[in-house]
Formats: sequence, structure tokens, C-alpha cells
Amino acid sequence: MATLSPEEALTYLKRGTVDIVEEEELLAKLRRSAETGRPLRVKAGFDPTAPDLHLGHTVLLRKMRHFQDLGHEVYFLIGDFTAMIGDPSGRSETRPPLTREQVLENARTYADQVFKILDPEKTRVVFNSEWMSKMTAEDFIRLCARYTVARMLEREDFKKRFEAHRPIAIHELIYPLIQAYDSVALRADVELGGTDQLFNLLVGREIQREYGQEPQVILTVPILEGLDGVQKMSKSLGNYVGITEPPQEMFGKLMSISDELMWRYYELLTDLPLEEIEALKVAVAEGRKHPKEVKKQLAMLIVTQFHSETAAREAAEEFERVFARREIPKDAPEVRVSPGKIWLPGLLKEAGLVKSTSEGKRLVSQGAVKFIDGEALREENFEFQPGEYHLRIGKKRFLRIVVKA
RNA sequence: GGAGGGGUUCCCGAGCGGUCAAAGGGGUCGGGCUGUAAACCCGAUGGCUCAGCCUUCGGAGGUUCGAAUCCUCCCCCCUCCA
Repeated sequence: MATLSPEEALTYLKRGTVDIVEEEELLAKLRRSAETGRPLRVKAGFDPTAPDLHLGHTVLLRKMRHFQDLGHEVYFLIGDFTAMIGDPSGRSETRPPLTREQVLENARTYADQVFKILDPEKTRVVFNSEWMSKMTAEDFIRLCARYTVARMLEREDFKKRFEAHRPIAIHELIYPLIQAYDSVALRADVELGGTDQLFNLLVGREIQREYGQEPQVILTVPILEGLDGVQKMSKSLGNYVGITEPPQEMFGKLMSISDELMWRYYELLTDLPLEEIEALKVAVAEGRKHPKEVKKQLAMLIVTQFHSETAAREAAEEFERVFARREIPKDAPEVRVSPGKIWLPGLLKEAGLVKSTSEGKRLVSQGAVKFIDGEALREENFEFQPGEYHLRIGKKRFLRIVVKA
């Protein structure tokens, strides 16, 4: 990336962020870095338990990448020590403690995925147990002495729980302090996080000050909505696109989002300049561009990031072939049968297209099982002549039936 | 330590001893409309060659012709008081 002036860099980094505390401080840090040639130390923390990343995580990762593109250094912090506590902001559920091996295993899985976005050259993976487990009880009490209960109770969820007389365990209360201390240990210039992290990140600033360091600048990024456009993207809700998914899957899922949501994805998941996104928006509003085409472009941009341009193009072509021209997908499952009368529910189950023959029966009766040209098979039994048949169930399930004489 | 409330199908949640494979909602799937959009409308949603049969209501027993519903013991969650 061509070298930007500190002002330009600031604009570049601001895209897609929600809070910046404080913007002037960030500008000052950028200026100083430009003058001294010393990269900024950018920190972001990750939980060691959930190494299955999806596009929601990439909003933050992409922001980290932006810093790297500007020549700065990213500290990818794995909170193996804090995992003992479990971040209380995510509804305090006691977690089973992870073994050393599990943590390392998860870290490896992270690395496999994370470097699809981050530049490995400019990324340092660190574990906070490195310094936390070396801390003495005395050090720890000194740390605790720097903050007050009242300040801690300002955090929204603590406050609510306290007022509702619901329990807050002491160790939960301490969580933000440890996260804050991580910033001290790393001498972080910048810390990134989701908007739900704002409080914890702010504590970092104060604790750094207490330890005689210049406070870190905070950037928060939004929590990405899932494919449904309403709830946050998460694996458990099933409204996600995993970053290791095959191109075809990614493409299909992205094409199913609403037009509304597409703009948000454009902004947060691609590097297409904001002016160009705006231009697209206008073009769609004026009817000069079809929203489907614009969405296709979005899907391709995203698939390219995780696979390749070629893979993206192929995914788009296959999508067009299967859904617009109604042809059978190249990788459709295939079964071979002998000619004669065949009971469809059984066949569908054997082919793995339905979970049970009951489901198969249901689908047949609902007219969901049809030939690729659209003609429905409403009878459970069908007389197959030698040849090849292409079946479709609903929109996404396909079957190639080869009848040999 | 004391008092009380609850565990039901993917999720939430209703459920008089029979008419309960179990209301309703959500989700999901299918059909319609489309751009495989979204929204909306309609339908389906335990399994089994299926007008029938089999397995489900925290677990194990029991009462009964018959239990998700009643009894006993056990396991797990939650609330209040101390």
C-alpha cells in the first residue's frame, strides 16, 4: 500500500468503526509513528475457546489488517489466562477449564484461519498467561488497588446484575482489570474490539495511565448481523458464513441476504472505497443496476478474499447455471439404479437427500420433488426407463439418477 | 441450614388419567410470489412401505384396563429467607 499521510491513514482506519477514543490521540500516534518510523503496537484479544471463525469475526480482523497495511504491528492476543474466568459480558456461564494442549491446539486452528486475512509477517501471536501466570499475589493486589468497585459497577451488565441483586462473582469483576493489564504488558498503542468491549477497553486506558504509560487508543467495530439481517452472526444461530467454507457455499449464502443488508456487508467486509459503494447504491436506487448483480459482485469480492478470483468466478458461474438456467450442479450426488418401478422416498433417503422416508413422503406429497425442468413427481412410485434423470428437491437439493439397462 | 418453583418434541412454551405424536409461537423445510433475494401468503415439521405399527414428555421403579398427567426414590436447574 502506498504510504499515506497520517491524516489519510486516519480516514482509512476510521471506516467501519463505531467508537474511536480519542481520534486526536490516534492522529498524534500516527504522526509520531510516521516521524520516527516506529510502527504502532496494535492489540486485539481473542478467546481461546472458539476457533471456528466466520465473517462476523473478520470485521475486526480486517481492521487489524488495515493497520498492518499501514505498516503497523499487530498483537494477536489469545486470552488463555482470562479464559479461566470467561468474559462475564457474555452471560456468565462457567466454562470447563482448558488444558494447555487444548489451548495450543485452538491457537493452531486460529492461525490457520486468521492468516487468510492477517499478514503473518506483521502479526505476533501472544498468550496472556505468559505474564499473568508469573504475576505474584502482591503484584496482583497492586493491580487491583488501581481501580475501584464503583467504577467497575459502571459497566452496564454489572450494574444491572447488581441492581437486580443477582450475583457477580469477584473474579468476574476482575476480568476487565486483567484485560487492561494485558495492554500494559504489551505497551499497546491501540486496542481493537467489538462494540461490546468498549468498557473493558476503556479500563485499559486508565490502567495504562496508572502504570505510567501513554493510554492506548480504542477503536471499536460493529457486531455484524447474520444472514437473517437481524441477529448477530453466530455459529449457534446458524446465520453465518464460515471463513473456511467452500466458494460455492459462501457464494450461495451471500446471495440470499436481503438487499438492505448487502450494503452493510459491502462496507464492513470489503475494501471497495466508500464512494464506489455509494455510487452503486445510487445506481440501484435509480434502477440503472439490478440489485442481484450488485449482490453478485459483493459475493465475488468476499469469496475472493478467502479463496481466489478464479474460485469466485467459478462459483458465480455455477450459481447462474444452477439457479438461473436451472441446470443440475456439477457436483450433484448420483445414484445408479435398475430400470423399473422405484419408491422415491426410499431412494431419496438412500441418496442422503432426506433424513427419513417420512420426510421423503412429505416432500413428494407437497410437490417438492421434481424433474430439473420443473415437472413435479407426485406419486411415490415412479417407473424409470434406462437413461439419466435429474431431480431437484426444493431449491438446493439435487440428485442425478442413472438408470442402467 | 430453611422455604418454595421447575425439568415436555430443534428452541421457547401449553398440557382435565383416556379423544396426546402432545396447543401456540419461533426456527427449519416445502409451495406461491421473486432476483435461489428480503418481506408477505399457504402448508408441513418423531420414525417405519405409513388407513396401521413402533419409539418419545429429566432418570429408575410403581399404581391403573390405560400415565406427559397420580405415587416413591434419584439426578439436574432456579427463586426467596438465613
